[in-house]
Amino acid sequence: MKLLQLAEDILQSHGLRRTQIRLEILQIFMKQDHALSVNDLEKMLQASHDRVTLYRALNSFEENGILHQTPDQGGGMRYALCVDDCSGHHHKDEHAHFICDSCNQTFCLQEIKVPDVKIPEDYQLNSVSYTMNGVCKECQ
Amino acid sequence: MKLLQLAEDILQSHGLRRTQIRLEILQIFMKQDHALSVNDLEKMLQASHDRVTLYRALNSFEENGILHQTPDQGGGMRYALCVDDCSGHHHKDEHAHFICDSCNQTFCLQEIKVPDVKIPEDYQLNSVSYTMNGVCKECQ
DNA sequence: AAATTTATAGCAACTATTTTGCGTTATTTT
DNA sequence: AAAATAACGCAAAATAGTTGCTATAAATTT
Repeated sequence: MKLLQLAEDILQSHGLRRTQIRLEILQIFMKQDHALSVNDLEKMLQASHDRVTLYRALNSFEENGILHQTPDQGGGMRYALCVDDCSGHHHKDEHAHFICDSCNQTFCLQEIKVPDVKIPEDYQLNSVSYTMNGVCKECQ
Repeated sequence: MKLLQLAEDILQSHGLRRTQIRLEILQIFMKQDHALSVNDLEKMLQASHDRVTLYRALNSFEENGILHQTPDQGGGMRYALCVDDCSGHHHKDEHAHFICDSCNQTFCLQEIKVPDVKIPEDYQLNSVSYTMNGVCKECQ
């Protein structure tokens, strides 16, 4: 199946316009098995676009439940496609992330669900994130 | 027991100099049950010090296994005292963190250990982090 | 198909965060 | 007390992300 077609479908189903950069961004994410930083993306994009446009596209995708964010160890953010459709800011990406200390990539471990823990009564829980650090297969 | 005495001991045992700001920083952390951002710290410090000094002190503490860092949801960093002595960058703070979406504070839930999950064979695991978001008791 | 509407791109400028270089000051060592 | 050196503090720069505004290009309507 064609990535372009999929990208177009995603945009349309969320009422977002079919622009060049957005199609490109989505296709890049679809080819990726790990989360990307804004810098990664900037390098991977064909034409050079304004950083602002990139930020706005990512935020829009995040708000529409297309991408989810996950903080990396350096105080930055990484983005990756949501598996199922997440609605707005209520993301269901409750899978673990793995950050390689060597290549610094963030991998989404879809098959690993975030385990539950008992939290104190007086805390109200909204979401959880589980991040592992180590060395990925490529970097061994 | 005196916090000042404890702070002095920490510095001395790591071969760090006993300076005013470092003693202050350590004492602040000892009185806290949650992780602090650089901004939090800056507000809490008695005299106003250069941000650079603060950053350097924190980095030094981190490298010496006195403090550990944990990323917050906004792409920033929070610092908290290590429970046991961690050696250099090999931190053992494998407890969960709770970030309040309302007051934005990060709490160290020392009593909640990070649960183990099975990771794929080909990944080499070094550390794990478990972060929860929600509303803390004060903000309910 | 042309006109209208509206979301998005792109530029400039700004804020916030963190780092680096370097001369000065203060702590520790001799 | 003098020497050695770790840490401070200022200036400046690198990095990250945001906001306001205008221009442009999709989508919608006529």
